[in-house]
Amino acid sequence: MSDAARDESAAEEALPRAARIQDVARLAAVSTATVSRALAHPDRVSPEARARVMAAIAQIGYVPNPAARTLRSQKSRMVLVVLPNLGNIFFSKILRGIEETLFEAGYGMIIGDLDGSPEKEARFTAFMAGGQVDGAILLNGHVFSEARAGIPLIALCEAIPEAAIPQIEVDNRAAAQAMTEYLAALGHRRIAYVCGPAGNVLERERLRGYRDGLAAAGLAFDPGLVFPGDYSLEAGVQVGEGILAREGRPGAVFCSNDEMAIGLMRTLISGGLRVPQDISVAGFDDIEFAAVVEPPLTTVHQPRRELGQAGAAVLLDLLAGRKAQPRVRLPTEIIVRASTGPARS
Amino acid sequence: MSDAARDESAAEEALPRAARIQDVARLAAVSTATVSRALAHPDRVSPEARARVMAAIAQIGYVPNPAARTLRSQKSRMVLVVLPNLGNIFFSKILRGIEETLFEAGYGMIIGDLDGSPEKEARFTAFMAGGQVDGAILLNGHVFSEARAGIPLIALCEAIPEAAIPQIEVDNRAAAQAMTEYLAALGHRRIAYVCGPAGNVLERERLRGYRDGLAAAGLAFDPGLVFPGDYSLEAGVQVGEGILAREGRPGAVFCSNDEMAIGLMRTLISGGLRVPQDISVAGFDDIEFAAVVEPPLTTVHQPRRELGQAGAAVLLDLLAGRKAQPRVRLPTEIIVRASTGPARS
DNA sequence: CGCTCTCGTGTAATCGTTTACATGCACTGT
DNA sequence: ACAGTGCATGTAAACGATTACACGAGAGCG
Repeated sequence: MSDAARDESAAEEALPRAARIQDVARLAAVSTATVSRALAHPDRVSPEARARVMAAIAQIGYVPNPAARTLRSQKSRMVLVVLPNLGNIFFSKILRGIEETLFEAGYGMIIGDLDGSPEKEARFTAFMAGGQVDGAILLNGHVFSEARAGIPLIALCEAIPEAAIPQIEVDNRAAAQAMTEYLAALGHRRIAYVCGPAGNVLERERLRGYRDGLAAAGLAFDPGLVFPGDYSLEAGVQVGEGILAREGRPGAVFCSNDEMAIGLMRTLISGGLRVPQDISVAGFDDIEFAAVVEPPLTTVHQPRRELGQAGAAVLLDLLAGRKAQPRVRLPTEIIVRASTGPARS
Repeated sequence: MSDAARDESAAEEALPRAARIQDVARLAAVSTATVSRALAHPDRVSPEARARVMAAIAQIGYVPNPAARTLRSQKSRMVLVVLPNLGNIFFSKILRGIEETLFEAGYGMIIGDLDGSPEKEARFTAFMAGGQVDGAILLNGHVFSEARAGIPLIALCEAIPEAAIPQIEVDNRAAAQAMTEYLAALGHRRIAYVCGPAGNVLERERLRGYRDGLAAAGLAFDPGLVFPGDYSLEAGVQVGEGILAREGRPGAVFCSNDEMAIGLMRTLISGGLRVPQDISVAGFDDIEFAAVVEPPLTTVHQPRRELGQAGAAVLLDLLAGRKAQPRVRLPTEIIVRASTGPARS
């Protein structure tokens, strides 16, 4: 074997050098303009020329260079999805909904995991400002760095009230109210609430809904029954320990997400309480595991995949220059499972 | 208010037109080459010039155009991550590990959710061939479309034995063997196994490990104790129903992932069996919820975030032209919780 | 027959960077 | 004093597509 044959990762046909539009044009005996048009506007090219171009493309395996295309047309056909924590399973189904809708429209998806880092914010802002993406979907509840990047943005799941961008979400307030009323209808008078992180918009809505629900059921709001949390399993565990330790425990606990509800339930059960006989527990989100913990968790179902699809659809409207709905609200549903039951008389 | 002032989305300073390197150069009174160098090779530019360039950049808010940069340098600083199902929570932590490692190295992440669609395969292949990404991480267990796209690839979590690309994973075989031996050590003689999808590489390894474990414990392999599954909760439920219905049930069941183990446990418990008193159940992966189901699940812990980090690190080696390890194996750990216990004498 | 219109095509400018090469200047060593 | 060296900088040629504009050939029409 000669030296020449050996280098360039053996047995490859000597540096194939990706085909360019020029190569296609030459092979099809047309100009590069015609090749470009055959791909972008097939109807503006004669059938014969189109056929020759397609054949040439297939023959040499031509793939258009996206960078060149983006540079010239100022459209990247990419969307940035910013989220606070990629490790949080709540987002996975939403991402899937986004991805499938974007894909159908010919868009790709870049993921930005914010992770609380300002450095990351800066880079994602640059993605937007630099034309790396044509639009962005924000799942993180705030517009960072005054990201008036000049590209369409939408807020998904967490509304951003101060930003004039489309909002896609469920009606958190109404859903929380409905769950609170449901617990009241079971006969519970002392309904506790476990919060998400303070200051969170979504959380404000849910807390408000909880208060609305109490009011609608003719119950007084008792600040002593509101526990701070942060959406983590551990927070649920801590609240559970608090409840076990105190006098006069609530008859029902409504947690503003499922993870906390699950952590709470486990702690209460370990502490000797029976759920729902001694205490009812409800969650919010309806993550996959809500159905398989013991007892299965009563919760508010959010249509996560559909939320993702709807968000992507609105962004696509914006990108296509169509008028987009400023606010989309998807319906929730209370899923009654076994973690809630009637109050003891 | 005049018409002219009203159009172009009110109150914006009349079409700011993103700043180009040319504008920076003019403002800093240097050439574009110097601006470019000030950013890419700060040490090759005099401190004074660098300071002027940086000031100019800050003043006009210049952000380099990634498309132009990619076109010229043939490097996109983007990596494609291909996975079989974005909705599967198993991947979220891995993605996070990948993202953070890539980010630190200045790379962005494009996600491709394969979803069993050949159309999607084709597009992702184009991403690679077109130079949209510099490298790819495959989580899907096969190299599609002869994706010898000419860019570095690595296989993460699911080895691709027929491809000569680096593999990063845990030692599935050894881990499955260890779990099987652990169950045998508890005194179980009839240890069942619930498979993943047939043909899956990862699954082949785990099944082999199960057989190794039986052999090491001096137990005979009984094909009647191997149940087909597909990694879904429902598959676990079905196997559970099968076990409840049959004569002579196994003393322990080892499921090749946690979801199936959880579905199985719930079904067995609903059917009146006690776990682990009547039957032990073990899983694989250690997803978040393994710890919070009732009883908490004994399982094989995979360091998912670290797997993501390691995979990204190997790919970065390749991208930097460094020699990469052809195979990285991260350690697993058997996490003993409450779903397994001694065999009844 | 000549005019206009439409259609398909080609020519070439352009998008915003990076970087090979050239230039000029200030040292250094003989 | 001069060649040699190295550094900071500028000039201009790529990178690979899209697309405005121009052009020629028919078609349609009075």
